Amino acid sequence: MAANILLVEDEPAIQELIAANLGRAGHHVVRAGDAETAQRIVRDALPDLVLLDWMLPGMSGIELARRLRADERTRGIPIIMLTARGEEQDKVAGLEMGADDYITKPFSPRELVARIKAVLRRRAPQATEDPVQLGGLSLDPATHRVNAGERPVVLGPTEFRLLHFLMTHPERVHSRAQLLDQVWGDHVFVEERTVDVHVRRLRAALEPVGQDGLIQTVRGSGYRLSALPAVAGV
Amino acid sequence: MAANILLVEDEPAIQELIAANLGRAGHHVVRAGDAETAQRIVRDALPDLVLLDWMLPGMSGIELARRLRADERTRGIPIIMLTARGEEQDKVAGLEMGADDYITKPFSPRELVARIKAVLRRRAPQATEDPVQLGGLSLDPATHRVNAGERPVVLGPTEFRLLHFLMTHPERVHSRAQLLDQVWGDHVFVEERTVDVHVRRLRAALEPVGQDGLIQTVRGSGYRLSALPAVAGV
DNA sequence: CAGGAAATTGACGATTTTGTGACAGGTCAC
DNA sequence: GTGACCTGTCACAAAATCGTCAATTTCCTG
Repeated sequence: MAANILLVEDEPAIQELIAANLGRAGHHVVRAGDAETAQRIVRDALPDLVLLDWMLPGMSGIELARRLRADERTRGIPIIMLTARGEEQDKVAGLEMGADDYITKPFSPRELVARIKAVLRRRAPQATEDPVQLGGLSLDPATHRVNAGERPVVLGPTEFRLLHFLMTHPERVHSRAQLLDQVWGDHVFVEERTVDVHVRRLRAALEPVGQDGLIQTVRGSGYRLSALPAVAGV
Repeated sequence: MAANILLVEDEPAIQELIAANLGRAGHHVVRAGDAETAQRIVRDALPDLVLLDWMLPGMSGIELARRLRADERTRGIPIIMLTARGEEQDKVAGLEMGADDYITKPFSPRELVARIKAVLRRRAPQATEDPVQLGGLSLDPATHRVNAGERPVVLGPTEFRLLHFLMTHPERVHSRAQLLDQVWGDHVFVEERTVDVHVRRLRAALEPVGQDGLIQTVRGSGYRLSALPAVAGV
C-alpha cells in the first residue's frame, strides 16, 4: 500500500529520519519545514496523508489542520499528528480538530508505519469525481454543479456533498451517524440533528425544480435517496 | 450517545477509575478481569465497544482480539486497546490485528471519552444486512423496503424488525417472550400482549397485498411465519 | 354444548421522532 | 470593515408510532 505522504516537521534530523523510514516502507514522501509551505503543497499535490508536527515555527500545526479541514478539497485527507510527550492538552484539541490519529514522540518506525497503514485502511473510499446522474438530477463534482434537467440547482457546500453522497449511494438507508461520517468526516463532532437540518435545506432546494420526494425519511433509521416513490400511492 | 462498553482490565484500581469516568459520560459499563470472562460476556451481551487492556493474566488481550475478529457475530465490535508505555511491540501487533484505536496509559478521561466517541461514530454499518426472500415477500434491510411482488408494503419500525426476524427464522414457533427478546431487546419491559398487537398490525399490512395467512398463530405457544398452509388436514 | 382460557380487534393517550423557523457565530470576498 | 453567505443548535410544532386496555371473538376441554 504505497502512498503519497506529506511530512511537516521543522527539525531536519527528525525529518530525515522519518522520511527515510517511510521511504523504506514504500511510501513516497514530500517534506515541508513549516505550515505555510505545507499548505501550499497540500493544495498543489493533494497527498494521501499528512504527517503533521504539532509544534512548528510560525503557523502552528493545529492551525494548519484547521485550515485543511475547512477547505472543501483537502477536507478528506487524513492527518496524523506528531506530539511531544506531555502535550496532552493538544492531543484532545487535535482529535477534536479533526486529526485522525496521533503519535507521541519518541516513536518507533514500525509503529509509525503501522499507524499510517491503519489510517489509510479505514479511510472511507473516496467518492469518484465522475458526474452522477439519477432520476431527473445530474451532479458534476468537477464543475460543482447540479442540474434538474435544464434548470440549475444552487446548493451550499455541505448540501452539495450530502447530495453527492446520496446520489452515489442511492436506495440504501443511511443513519444520521453514517451520514455524519461520510459527509462531514468521521472526525467532526456534530449533533446528529444537524443532518436533519441539512436534509431539509436540500429538500427545499430540490423542491422548486420538481425533485421533491427524492430524499425520503425512514423513520427510526435515517434517510434514503430513491427514484422510486416512498410508498405506492393509494 | 450512550453505549454499552465492556471494560477488560485486571487491575481493580484502574478498572474502577475508568468505569467511573465512562459512567459519568453516560455509558453503561460492564467489567471483566480476564480475557476468558470477557469473551463470554461479549458473546452474551454483544457490547457496542470493547476497551481492552493488552496485558492480562491468562489469555492475552491480543489473543482475545484475534478471537473476537474471527467470530462472525463479534467481528464488527470496535476494540480500543489500552497499553502501557513501552509495549510498542504490542501496539503494532494490535493495530494489525484489527484494533480500531489504542490509548497509551496514562491517559486523561477527556481523551478516553473523545476516542470512544470517535470510534463509535465511524463504526461500519452492520455486515449481515442481506436481503431476505420468502414466499411472495422480499425484505431488504439495506434499503429498508418490503415488497410483495411489485407492490410495496409499508411498515412501522417495530413491525419491520418483527417481520425481519420472522423471515430470518421461519417455520419455527416463537413464544411471545422470545419475540420480545429478539425484536424488542431483552432489556425492555413490555407486556406480552403487545406482541399480539404488533402481529395484528403486521397482518393488516400484509393482507392487502395478498400475503395473509403468512403469520400463523400457534395457540398456547406463540407465532410462526410459514409459507406452508397453517393446517394440513381439513 | 357450555365454560373458560387464549387471541383478535379497535380505540386512545403517551412517547418518540422528525420537520421547521429562527438565530448567533464564523468565513470570505470586496 | 462590512455585508452576503454558511453552519450548527435550539425550541417548538407536527406527525408517526407505541404500549395498554377492555371488549369481542375464537377455540379447546370436558
